[in-house]
Amino acid sequence: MGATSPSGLELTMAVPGLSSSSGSDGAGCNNGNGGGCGCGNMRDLDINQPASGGEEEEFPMGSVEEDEEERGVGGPHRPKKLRLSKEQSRLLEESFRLNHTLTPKQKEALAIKLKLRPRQVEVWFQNRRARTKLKQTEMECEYLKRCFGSLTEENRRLQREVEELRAMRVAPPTVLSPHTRQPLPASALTMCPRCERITATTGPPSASRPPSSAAAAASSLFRPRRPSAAF
DNA sequence: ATGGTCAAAGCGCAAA
DNA sequence: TTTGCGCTTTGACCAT
Repeated sequence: MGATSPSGLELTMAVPGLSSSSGSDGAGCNNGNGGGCGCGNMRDLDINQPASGGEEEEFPMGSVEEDEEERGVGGPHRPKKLRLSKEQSRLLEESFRLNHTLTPKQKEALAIKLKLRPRQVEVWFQNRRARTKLKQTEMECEYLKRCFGSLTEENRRLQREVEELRAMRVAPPTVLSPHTRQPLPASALTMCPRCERITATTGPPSASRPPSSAAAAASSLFRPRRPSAAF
């Protein structure tokens, strides 16, 4: 869908994951007037010609209908749709890459350079910022969705682990000493980090290997309880 | 016919 | 009050 974007404006966004391939966009050159793409002879170039170099105040969208019949049809209610030429788009993009906002001076200069009204340049930048923001928001949304997915999965896994550990706590294992054949106190029990089973320890617990998450959870679960206080 | 894109306008808000 | 901006809507244009 978005791949068919005729202008390719969004392609230069500084958003990770977005590549810019404005080469094939054909921005502004799709003059659908049956006359084929003239890129250069776009009507918008005519539309936006400053009124004879004088005050570029009024060349506008109002003078569109008289400027070229275009369709012959006199739908004078709304001015013809402006389509920026390839070159105009390119220059605007270039400016945008340098600065996402324009000073009045820059705006004026750019407008002159592009033969557009300052207002048009301003609107273009506004729209461009909006598109950038939208794109970023979409990407953030995707990222957060992925985060949500993985966190949900992690949460499920931890819940299962908690359930298992709770089951252990409810029915504490009785481990008989291999020597005395008597039940060992809980303090003498430890969690095997590999198989995650309760085993009897003969010496101090080895600190060489980091405990598994289950073991860590177990230790934190059991920590508040005194070994002798086991019921 | 329909949906997407985009330039433009309208409106409200905030800062100067 | 002015100016600039964001947000939303409008309408033309285009591709399918």
